Amino acid sequence: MRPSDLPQVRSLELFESMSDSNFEKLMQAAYLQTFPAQLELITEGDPADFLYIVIEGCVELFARTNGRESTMGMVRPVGTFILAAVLKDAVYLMSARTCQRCKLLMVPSENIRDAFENDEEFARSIVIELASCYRTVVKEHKDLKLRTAVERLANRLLRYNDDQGDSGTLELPHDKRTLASLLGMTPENLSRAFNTLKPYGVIVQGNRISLEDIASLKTLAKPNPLIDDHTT
Amino acid sequence: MRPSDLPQVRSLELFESMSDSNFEKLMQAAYLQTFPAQLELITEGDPADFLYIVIEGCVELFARTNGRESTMGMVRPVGTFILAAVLKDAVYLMSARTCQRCKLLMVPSENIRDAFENDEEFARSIVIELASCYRTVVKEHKDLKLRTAVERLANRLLRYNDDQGDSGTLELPHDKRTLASLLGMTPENLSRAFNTLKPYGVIVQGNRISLEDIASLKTLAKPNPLIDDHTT
DNA sequence: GTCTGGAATTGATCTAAGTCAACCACCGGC
DNA sequence: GCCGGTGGTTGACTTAGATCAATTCCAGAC
Repeated sequence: MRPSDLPQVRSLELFESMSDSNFEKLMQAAYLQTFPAQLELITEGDPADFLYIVIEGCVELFARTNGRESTMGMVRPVGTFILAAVLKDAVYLMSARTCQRCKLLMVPSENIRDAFENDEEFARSIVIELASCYRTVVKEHKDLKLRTAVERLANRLLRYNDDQGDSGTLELPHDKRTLASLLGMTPENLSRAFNTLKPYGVIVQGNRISLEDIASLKTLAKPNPLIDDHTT
Repeated sequence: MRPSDLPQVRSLELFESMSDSNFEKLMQAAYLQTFPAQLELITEGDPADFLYIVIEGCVELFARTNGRESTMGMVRPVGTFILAAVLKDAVYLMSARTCQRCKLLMVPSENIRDAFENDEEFARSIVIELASCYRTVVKEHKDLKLRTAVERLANRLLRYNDDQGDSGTLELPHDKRTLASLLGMTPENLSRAFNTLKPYGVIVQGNRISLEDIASLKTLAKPNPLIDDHTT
């Protein structure tokens, strides 16, 4: 892999406090590869051979059953995916495909598990990362079980707005069909949900959204840090 | 705590490969307490002071927001809950209440984190346990996003049947209102879902269910190990 | 045994969301 | 410029599931 990419990977919380020699060993075993858009990287049910780290681009995690399909999450730089399967030496529960041309670092599962045994700091980081992933899914599960589609959208917009500097305008990070699936609804229904939010000051222009009346949007959304705050 | 309870806790996968001295230290810091039914043990948003281990009885994990409430999971002996919050030293994401009179072991968070630092085997067990919890929620999330209410019920019945020895008859482990909430539906709708399953050989008598035609039930349920198999 | 209160069921109705189909608008290729 | 395709929107309709209200069914208290 190119040396210029290393610092970025090193700065990942997961590797930050790892010893230099162990990090180097791990990276020597890793592959850096570029993939075209719309390529299915892994398929649920396959054994977990690699831990993936997104260096550039964007990866969609999705699940299929019985003909239906749903987006489970989006991973952007610098994020990892499928850590749990790697640690358990189990099969993937989700499939992944590239949304754009992507640069990905692939670390063989075995080396991750080795490093876990031999590097106490790395072990600690892994636990924190795993616990964070767990809490993220629990939040998503609560979101889906306790809220209507319109509420989920409203809270998502508030979150994107926060993430993007709380300026009152935001850009949707994925196209609307993906957002719809992520929120557990159809594209048509997402479109209608945006209309429902118009009286609450939500102006849509393509993938640029402005929130003209955040206060009233919040009375509808009733954001809850135990669902919407993805930093804790 | 009573010495007679110790072996049971020790046999938990989480503690199994821990060193004797570390296990003893951990148990000395722990409290064994009995709680009456319907007691709210923890409330989401509170700081995670203890890791809980169910020794006897049954605990319901649930979440609330904006007046609504949903059952997120049930924990039976010998299971733990809220491991992720303890490890991250964060607030609980879920509330918990006893369903029956319960005997619970409470281990202070701090001691768990200490043990994690000092016992490599324990650290490994924690990662496996956490990864398992993570995968369980992902499966539940897929279940909810990709299936209808009737399908969720059908698959749940097949799973209970498997868990209980694949005899073709099974007992619902919780009352129907709880099952309904767990499956993400109302009690009324659960009742109707049972009726929908009658033509597929599902006979309901109180909380005893018999599956008279598992083959046809399976054609409807289309069970998927990547959702329904909770052993991997 | 009878009474009583919670759980479960049933029926009627309503609502959120999915489906199907038509249409629009934008972009890239030619 | 025009064409064709993709993503998004809109409208009409259907459906799954929620809600509300009325019973029914127990299990436990007495």
